[in-house]
Amino acid sequence: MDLLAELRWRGLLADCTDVEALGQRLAVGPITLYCGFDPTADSLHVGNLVPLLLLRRFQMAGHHPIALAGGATGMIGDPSGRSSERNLQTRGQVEHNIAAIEGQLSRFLDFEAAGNPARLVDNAHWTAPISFLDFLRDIGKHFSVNVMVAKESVRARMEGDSGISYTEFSYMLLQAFDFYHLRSELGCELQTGATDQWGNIVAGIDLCRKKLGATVWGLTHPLLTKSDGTKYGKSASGAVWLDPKRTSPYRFYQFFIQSEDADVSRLLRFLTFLPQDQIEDLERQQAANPGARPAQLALARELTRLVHGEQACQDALRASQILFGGELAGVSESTFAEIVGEVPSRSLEIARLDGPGIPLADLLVHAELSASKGQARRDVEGGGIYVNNVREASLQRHVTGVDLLFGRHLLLRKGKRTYAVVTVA
RNA sequence: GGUAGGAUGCCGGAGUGGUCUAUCGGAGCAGACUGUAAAUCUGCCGGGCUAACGCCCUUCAUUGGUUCGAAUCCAAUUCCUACCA
Repeated sequence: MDLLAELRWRGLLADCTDVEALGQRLAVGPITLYCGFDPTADSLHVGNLVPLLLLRRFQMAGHHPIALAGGATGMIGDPSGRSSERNLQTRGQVEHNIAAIEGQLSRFLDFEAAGNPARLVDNAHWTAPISFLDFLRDIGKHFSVNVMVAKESVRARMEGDSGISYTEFSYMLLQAFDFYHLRSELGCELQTGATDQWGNIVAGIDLCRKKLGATVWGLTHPLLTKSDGTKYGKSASGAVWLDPKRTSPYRFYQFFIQSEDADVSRLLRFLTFLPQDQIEDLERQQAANPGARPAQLALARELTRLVHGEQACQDALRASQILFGGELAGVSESTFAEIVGEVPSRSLEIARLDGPGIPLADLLVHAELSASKGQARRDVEGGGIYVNNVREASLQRHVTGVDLLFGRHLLLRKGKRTYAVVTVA
């Protein structure tokens, strides 16, 4: 199966400027392609994984991937898919974010590959030095405002209430300039991105044709959404980040374990490198025995390993087995210690357990499992609170030194799956 | 600039002098059923105190006023929407 056929099977092929011609070009030999990543935060999140892994898929098929960090475009803000104007980030923010994101990008591509090492570029390097006058004369002259205004990203904003600033209106010129630059300097012939990037990609293709007479291609993949159409990658506590400091490997693993049946097949195809026969086999197992969740387990394991490495994946897996295995009795201290690093932890002065101890509601607030004391009371009365995996439905319950596991830990749980550890100090 | 209408809890959206922390829907949290899923049903859903009945505080854009009493009436201010210039 060739690469485009595989992408089609995975559902990753949303649109292409000319699939047939691109297919023929790919058959001739390796191609250089690029995809850009905006520095909107100092970490990528699971949504960024689809375009990033797409670059990797091309690399594995022998092509030359370029990951572009948007140091210049990040200063402006992409209006695509947004209903209102962005707040400009400060120069310092962008630089901080770029540095962080470059580090993450470099982990998913192979920069040592013998024939086709990946490259990492920052468009600030070629955009920043150009003067405004030169840019308008050399690049702006090739753009028709009539055409720009007709683009979905611009039109939506012009028809909406909030309008669009000249700054954001210009965004597509910068991205088009990137494609032109990469085509002329590095021979890049293909740009990939999510469907919302279509307008920006086409703008770059047009510029390459007008200035270089070159034929280049654009390829988009669908946005990752859930079966109910909502955006994917948001958990209750916000986005699921790739940075372990923002989203711990345990939480990352848990996020995927909790995938709905209706989504899991698509997620396996979009986010893993598992081959077709393996994925189809998992789908059969899932259909035959959904309760065992073979697909969710495989998905969570693959992704946690990919993003956080084998060791962190094993730790998250083991912690999950302990926490969701039921019995806490018989767990050794060293095994329990592994949970402590994975689950949100708080420390507590040991003196607070003296005498009558600390009221359960206070402890829940301290552990940040409940938002307020009133909420903590309701949580307890609702029967959703467990201390060391034993349900506690009484507000009179006070926690004392007797409750400590191994003399120093308390395992608190709200509902089926929200855990916190409190360690005395 | 003129005229008219509007601003309510996380979101949407009722409420036009007391019975309003404020109907209802959504989101969220918890319980039941399950499979750490979905769907469904149930409870909670501003904060604090209490074992509990209950009590106190803070909210209906902002500020001031009328009134025994205001989300509801009046005035000013800010912002939004529509129509007219």
